Amino acid sequence: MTVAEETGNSPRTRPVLPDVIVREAIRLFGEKSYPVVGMRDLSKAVGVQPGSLYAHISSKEALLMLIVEQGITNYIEAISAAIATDDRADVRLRAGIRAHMRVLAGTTEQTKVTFGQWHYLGPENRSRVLVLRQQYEDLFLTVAQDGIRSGVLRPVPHLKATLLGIIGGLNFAAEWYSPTKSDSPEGIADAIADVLLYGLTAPAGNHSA
Amino acid sequence: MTVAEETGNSPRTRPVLPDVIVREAIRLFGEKSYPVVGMRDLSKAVGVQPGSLYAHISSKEALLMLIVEQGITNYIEAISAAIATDDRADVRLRAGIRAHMRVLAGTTEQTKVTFGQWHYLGPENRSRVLVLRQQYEDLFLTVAQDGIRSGVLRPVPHLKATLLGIIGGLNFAAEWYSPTKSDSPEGIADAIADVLLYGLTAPAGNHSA
DNA sequence: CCTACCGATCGGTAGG
DNA sequence: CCTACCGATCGGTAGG
Repeated sequence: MTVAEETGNSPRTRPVLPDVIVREAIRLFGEKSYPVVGMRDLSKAVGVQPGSLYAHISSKEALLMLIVEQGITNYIEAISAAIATDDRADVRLRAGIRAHMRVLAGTTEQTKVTFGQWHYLGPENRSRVLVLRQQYEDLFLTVAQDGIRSGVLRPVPHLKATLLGIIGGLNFAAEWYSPTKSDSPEGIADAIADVLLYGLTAPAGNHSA
Repeated sequence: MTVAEETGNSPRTRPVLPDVIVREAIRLFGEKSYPVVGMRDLSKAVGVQPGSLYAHISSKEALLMLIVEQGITNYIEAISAAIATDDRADVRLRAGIRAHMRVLAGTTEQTKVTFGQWHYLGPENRSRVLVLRQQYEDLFLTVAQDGIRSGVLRPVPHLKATLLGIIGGLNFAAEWYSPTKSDSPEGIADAIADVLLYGLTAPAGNHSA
């Protein structure tokens, strides 16, 4: 019994939001973006008349908000859990990156919407999302600062900018990641983590140029 | 004398596209995104009536195409020039990243539109942009491959994915870079290049944990 | 560059 | 969940 069903006999309760509406909205928003997807497109995908959608959602924006809020929460929960260990900071950073790529691989379309379309929200919803967004960024910032404090990572100038670059690079994977390829999320995550931790430079002394 | 003025007496020539239209379009698309900016918003910003815009542009999409095409060409030209040296690949990679951040700092709004809104173009324009986009990505790919071949850079698994991550990280700077801060584009570029080349790990032997 | 306007489509609602 | 419809706004055009 779901939460919504439990409260089914209280007055004016909106029925359970059918999965198919959220699923099709994620797919359409992810493919074509929020402003160009009309409620008529969504209703066709769901298989009901346009007006019928409003028995389940209060507005188009509320639907976007649901997707974005849940999308970023997925990341916060998975990364929080992955980095909450007693391991060294470099190990925790890698674990965070792995968790990130795992969520991304499992929710690629929702990730595009979450990180690329939150600015279509109105001021109130947008500011609520920015709080979550800050929590998400701080997860990586905290690990990096731990690593610098403990001496495992070197102090980098422009740490914030560097971390935003890393986060941008990770999220951009939503635009090109394809689960059909043999590249596992963990494999890609480890490749990225290796570059971040050890750099692209070859060990000294074996240049041919 | 501009190109358009030279051909001013040939039949059916469209007049010079006024700078103010392109400038305001970049600003509005960058701030609020292409689909939610109406031609009436643009006409208000320019200071003419909505219909008057069509004396200068053929369609809203043509205006977006102009911005995107010119935007990505800015990057291709600057990065091409920066990496066309006889230096070692790691030096050329850094030079490319510096050039990238320099263009980004000078055209932040246009960069947002260029890399974030090209998918609002129709199929024909979109495929032309994807060709340019590929050229742009290949600039970094070529330098990295040179570096690996010459032994300056180590062979990394998922090289393409890694480079796309780097590019994503660089472009994401358009969302947070603020020229008012004292961080120069070169300073940020060097910080990012240092992490990429040398990694975040501290030199061995000085952990406190 | 303006006035005046076109058909199409938008998010959303009333009433069943 | 449906039918029928609302006012508002969209990109773009005709004719000057």
